[in-house]
Amino acid sequence: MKMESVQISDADEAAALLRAYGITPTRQRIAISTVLFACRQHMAAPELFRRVQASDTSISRSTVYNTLELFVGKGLLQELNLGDRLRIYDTNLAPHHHLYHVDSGKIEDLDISQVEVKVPDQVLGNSSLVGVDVTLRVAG
Amino acid sequence: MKMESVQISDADEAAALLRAYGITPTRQRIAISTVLFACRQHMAAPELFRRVQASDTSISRSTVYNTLELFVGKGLLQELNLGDRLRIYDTNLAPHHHLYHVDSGKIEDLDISQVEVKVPDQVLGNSSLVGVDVTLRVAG
DNA sequence: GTTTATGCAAAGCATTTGCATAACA
DNA sequence: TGTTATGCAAATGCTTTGCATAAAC
Repeated sequence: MKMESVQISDADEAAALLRAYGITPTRQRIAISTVLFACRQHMAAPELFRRVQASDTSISRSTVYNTLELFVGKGLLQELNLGDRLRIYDTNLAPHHHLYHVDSGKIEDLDISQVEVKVPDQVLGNSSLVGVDVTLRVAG
Repeated sequence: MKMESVQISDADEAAALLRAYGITPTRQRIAISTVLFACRQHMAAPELFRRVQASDTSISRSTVYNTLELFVGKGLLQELNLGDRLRIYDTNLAPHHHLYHVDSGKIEDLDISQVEVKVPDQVLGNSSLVGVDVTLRVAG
């Protein structure tokens, strides 16, 4: 399955999404994926924890971290390491790059077509390329 | 001043390097820059703290963090955010990219000539490009 | 009924802070 | 002497861990 622009609006859709990725839907996982995929923005664990709590679902920190790790493993989220020391999770499953506003900390997605990257094979040696992360740091 | 491949071997050279970057040389700063520029590798604050202690210089955590921030501000170090939750400091002052071995956590530098990146102006909008970070994640 | 997920509270670790002392110019 | 750097210890904040309870199949 490949869904590059997932957007969900209710629990049933969330459950279907989870099942599609081989994830057992539980109340907490549904709440987490609803928060993440409803507003479709970049989020770190602590804020996600707060938002899920703010919705009516009781949840613990451990569950948030467990679930994020699970989702990344199943390919439902991408993990980002930008100028922050927080790990940011991205619901945009399409390959893409990032525009990082150094002043505000805001992150924008860039379609891969917007940045051209060429990596000669010899650079990789015997290793195989898992991914290419491009972050454009911009000011103003 | 522009030194893209700095390597120092004694305290006098370290002091000269610091002065060249407008940094008052103190015993701790000399020790820190010696560790960093002698082995020329990517290092995070906790390891740097241990290594400076292992050399004969008494030092505190705060000084390590203060100094790293100072060095980055003066352009003597680059700060990296890779797959880790640690901030990594890089003595390679030349513009360059990174090869990140996801299995081992090892980081290799890539000369910018080894990766071709094209960013159309319209992507940036009104913002000005501060930097382009490319990380090739490789396995095996 | 067994497996799997969740919750809780505490621990771990990197980083920051405030303030007192020490080094420097 | 006045400024700047350092050290210490505690606090902060994110993340992890261990284990008991609860939910899912």
